[in-house]
Amino acid sequence: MAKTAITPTRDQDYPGWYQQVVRSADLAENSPVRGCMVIKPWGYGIWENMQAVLDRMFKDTGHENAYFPLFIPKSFLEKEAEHVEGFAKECAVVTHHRLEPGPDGGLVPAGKLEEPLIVRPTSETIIGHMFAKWIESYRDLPLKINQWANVVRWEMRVRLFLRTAEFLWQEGHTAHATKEEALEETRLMLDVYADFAENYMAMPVIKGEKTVGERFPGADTTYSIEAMMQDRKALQAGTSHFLGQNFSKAQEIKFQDKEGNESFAWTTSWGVSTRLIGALIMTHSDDDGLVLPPKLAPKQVVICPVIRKDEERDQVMEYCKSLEAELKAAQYDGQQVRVTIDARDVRGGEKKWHHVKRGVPIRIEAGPRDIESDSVFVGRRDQPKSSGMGRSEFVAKVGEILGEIQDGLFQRALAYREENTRTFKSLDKFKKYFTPKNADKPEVHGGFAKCYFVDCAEVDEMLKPLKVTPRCIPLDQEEAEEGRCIFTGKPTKTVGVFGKSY
RNA sequence: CGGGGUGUAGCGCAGUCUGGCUAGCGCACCUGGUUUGGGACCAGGGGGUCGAAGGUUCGAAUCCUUUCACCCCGACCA
Repeated sequence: MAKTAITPTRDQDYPGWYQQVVRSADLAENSPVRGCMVIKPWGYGIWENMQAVLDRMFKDTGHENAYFPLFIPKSFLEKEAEHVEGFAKECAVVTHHRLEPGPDGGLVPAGKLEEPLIVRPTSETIIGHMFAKWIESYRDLPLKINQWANVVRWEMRVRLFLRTAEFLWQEGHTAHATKEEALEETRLMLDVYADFAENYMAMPVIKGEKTVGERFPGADTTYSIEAMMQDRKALQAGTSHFLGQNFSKAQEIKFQDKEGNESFAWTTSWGVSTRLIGALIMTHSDDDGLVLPPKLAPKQVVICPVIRKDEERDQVMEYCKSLEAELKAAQYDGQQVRVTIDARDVRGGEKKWHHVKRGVPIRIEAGPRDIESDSVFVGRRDQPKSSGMGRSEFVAKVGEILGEIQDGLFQRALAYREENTRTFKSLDKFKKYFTPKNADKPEVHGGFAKCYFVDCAEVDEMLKPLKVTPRCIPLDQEEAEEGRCIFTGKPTKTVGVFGKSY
């Protein structure tokens, strides 16, 4: 058996593999507080790159950043009935504002708050409250705000990046004069997310509408992008909600229209989180560790000097430094290439695997022999073999190679999803598809299933024993042909994507 | 929160059933040497409240009780 850098492998134990990748790539660690994570520099670097791209996209579509507080008065959360129901169970509550020495030498909470504060699980209520103050006339609309923040949801089951008690995200909140405009905004931001997922994360996604049962609490319509992970489970990677007038009515976000009539604004909200890093890991990484799409990699090229004797040191370092400078002058994705020299005094093989595990797209090794032939030794993270290349040729081509890697990752992920997506006309076959071959390893199952269905509680009930959920109703329905719901037999035009999910 | 599992050095583990020399192994780390286009080799070395607390015992990593954390499955969820 070939030696892999990560044990267990994906086939042996997928969740175990995921944890090891996160650890081996130095992305994050658990914190002393259950459910919280420490994001380490390499992991945070990915997040910073995601932020930079998304932030630009938000601004390009007319949004402005602002910041709203971490604490929300309990009474705010109580205003929107469905919203409360959805989030109440997982809210962290602050009840005191002071610590005093206790009888046993420790500290005990003192100074009880008059009204408990909720640590935001999301900010619709506090932002809505402010919107109500800011919006008076149609001239104040649309109001399009985004905030980068942390939120807390006290989850029962946590997993680094995929579900943590505290996570980082962005939440966009907008208010509009008309329903049409708000709907358009909801769809536009979904498109932004899909664009980001596919063209930056190299992760193919299905854009769709959520079924009634999967909707955001308080929304009229929820859209999402859904991606397939390598264990063929679905991961919801971003959501965009059309909130109708639910929140504006609950919070009195009113404005005067041109005719002088008072009406409620139409609002939206949309978000992506550090969960995207989990998505990235599970879309591309292999049994040797993390694989990063070049556009989001904190470092795109690492140069490893090969120094055998001390006398060679200066010459080799000189060669590497000038190469670094040339690469920094090169462009990829409209920016200078992100390159670093790893001059640590560790053995070459070890150094190589360090960068393999962290998913650096291109590794360069440069030693006396390369200097002699004015070349470099190039290893690509998406290919097993390394090869030599002329130095100037490499410098000229570095952007192109990064582009090839980026595209290759997307194509590979897309092919994987297509291979594992099937259309079903019979319920028996659908059930068989989702029945694990091995009861001890229930995570090994079919993939995505497409079929006609009717969005109703009856279908949800039928799916429960299979542990399958409707992921979304894809927006690009091939044809609106009439079909039959494979669960109920009723006529329908709706096609859904089904799968097991994170 | 329910069921199952695991906590022993930074990482991966053995030892626990059947209590008994100074708690071990591999990798990593430090020192010296030999190596050098590859996850090296030899020698020496550092590092442990055996998850935590309490109990049983002459004696506890090992038995009992409680508790915490992590993992898997379920319910819930970005």
